[in-house]
Amino acid sequence: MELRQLRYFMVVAEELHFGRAAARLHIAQPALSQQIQTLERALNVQLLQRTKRNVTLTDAGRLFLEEARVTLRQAEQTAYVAMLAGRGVMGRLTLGFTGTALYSVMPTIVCLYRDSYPDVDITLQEMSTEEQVHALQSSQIHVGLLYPPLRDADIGAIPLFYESLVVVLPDHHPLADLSEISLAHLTDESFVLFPRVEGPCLHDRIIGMCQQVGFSPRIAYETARPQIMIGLVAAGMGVALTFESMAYLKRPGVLYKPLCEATPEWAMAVAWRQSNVVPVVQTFLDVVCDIDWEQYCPPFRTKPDCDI
Amino acid sequence: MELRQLRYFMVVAEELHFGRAAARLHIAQPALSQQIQTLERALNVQLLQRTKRNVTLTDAGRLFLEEARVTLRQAEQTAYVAMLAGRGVMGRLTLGFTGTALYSVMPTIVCLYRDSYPDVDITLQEMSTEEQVHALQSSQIHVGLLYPPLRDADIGAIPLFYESLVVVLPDHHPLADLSEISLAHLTDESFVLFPRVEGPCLHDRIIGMCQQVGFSPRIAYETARPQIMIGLVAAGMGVALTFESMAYLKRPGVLYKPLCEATPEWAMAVAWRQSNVVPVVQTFLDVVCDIDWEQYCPPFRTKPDCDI
DNA sequence: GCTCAGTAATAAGCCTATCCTATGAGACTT
DNA sequence: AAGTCTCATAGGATAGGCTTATTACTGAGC
Repeated sequence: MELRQLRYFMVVAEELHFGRAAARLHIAQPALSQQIQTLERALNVQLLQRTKRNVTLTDAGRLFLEEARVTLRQAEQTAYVAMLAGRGVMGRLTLGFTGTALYSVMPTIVCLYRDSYPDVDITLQEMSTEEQVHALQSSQIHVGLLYPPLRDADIGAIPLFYESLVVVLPDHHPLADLSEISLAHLTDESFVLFPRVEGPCLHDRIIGMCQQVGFSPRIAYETARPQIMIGLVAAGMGVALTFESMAYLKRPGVLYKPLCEATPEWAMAVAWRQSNVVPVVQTFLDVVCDIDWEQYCPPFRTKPDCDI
Repeated sequence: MELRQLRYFMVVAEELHFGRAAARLHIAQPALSQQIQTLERALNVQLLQRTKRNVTLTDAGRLFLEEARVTLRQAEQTAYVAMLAGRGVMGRLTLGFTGTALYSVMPTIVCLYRDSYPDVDITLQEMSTEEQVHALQSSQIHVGLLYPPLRDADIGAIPLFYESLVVVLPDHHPLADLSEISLAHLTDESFVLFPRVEGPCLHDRIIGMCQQVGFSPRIAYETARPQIMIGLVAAGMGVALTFESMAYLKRPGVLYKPLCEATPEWAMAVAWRQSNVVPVVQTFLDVVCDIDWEQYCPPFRTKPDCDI
């Protein structure tokens, strides 16, 4: 049994006339007769009652017709789903994002994407930049929201906006009253920082800045999870340096202070594996690139800007 | 898109290996590669990601696979339904029956048939014998339960059991106390009888019997519906002659009395159109012929029997 | 580093299934 | 009785599907 035969049968059942049915199918009448006969032989059931004068459905034919209609509709659906998925309009997208992205671009991006492609299921996974790079390489995620630079040439990245570093203090800290803080104030503090492997470049810049003002930071704790960082600060384990996006997480017991010094302007980017641009990735990138960040609070700066 | 391609794709998706899949399908590997390519081209979607070393499903392929499975299952169902219908195990059976059959064999037959073929829907329709003959000829019913003889050679009939005539009296009738009634008692009665056209043969036999005992019955009302007959008797419109099966309808206000005279022994039969023995008809006749009437009360007599 | 095994795609030829045209056969109409 | 309508059959052309042989590339092992 083949779909062609079902399609043919359906038309014959509608027309109850081989000639007209054949015309509708753009084939000759004998070809149609043959196909129906083949179908009947394959099923070992008589579907049509032919007299020399007219054609009627048998009881079996009537039941078969109903089922055949369902089958053909389902087959259409099958093709349709493939088409949608092939165009990235349907399917599943797995998105990695840093803890800071959760407080900046991630919600906006996900909302807009879901608006445009409601039939794509999105799986969200918080991961550090380093973890995202691995997950991209092993196709565990389709796209990531992370902090370049990336050392893998196969991973493409488009910067979304730039942000500065802020100092995170417990609210009973002696410096809590200052509106901005100089690195020099932090000489004797314990630091909570992300591990160097998570971003050697930025890590080295930070250490370098400290040494410029004359001290080597004492790192009491390392974590790639900004939420944990904030928690450790709240618990009095030290002060932290993190991206300003985190300031949107208003946790009682901690304060965010800008630095007096010009700090590194670091970009958050959307990243993907260039050798794996499946349709959902393409549509996702389309949506992300289309976003006009100006219109979204908070002030995402699309260009580096040194006077925070 | 054809079912073959879905079948092939399903196996490839399971094996993720063209060679093994081809072996399972008993075709050569290139043929399989071709079919999958044709499918992908037809859908304009990449379903499989091939490297030179291995094969994986794309996102579109995964979704397509799920839908394809449903489609193939539905196609199987389609073929299965046709098979069942072709064997008379499924479908619809339309059964005509006389008002008297409702009180004799019809319920038994219908119950047993439904037990054997639960997937056949049964449509029941009370009709007189004459109506059933027309309905059989025009294929409005598949089979009928009626009283032969039939004048149409295309209609086959198998007698089921024989029954006598009984007299139906209103309960306040002067003859109500007799245990059996002679036709001679009814000389001056008004009669409720079935119309001659409904069974000329039996009708003539009844009139003949009356004339033998010396009167010509005065027919006050004619109806082919036994229930109406009984109703008219209850209303005092006259006395009726009907088949003894009707005695199972215990209507207040009427009494059934056997006749002293030997009455015609008349058969109830199952009838069908011989040029239209579709599968459900065959299975129905099989069931009816298999019934052992002895074991069912009331005492259906399978042979004529003249001492009522 | 080279060879070999493994795997999918491609090429070329064959064969069957599908389609076509022409024709036949039975039924209803005029 | 001839004509028309309709489905089935016959025979030939064609396309699609299958086969074998081969190619192209990858990864593993020596």
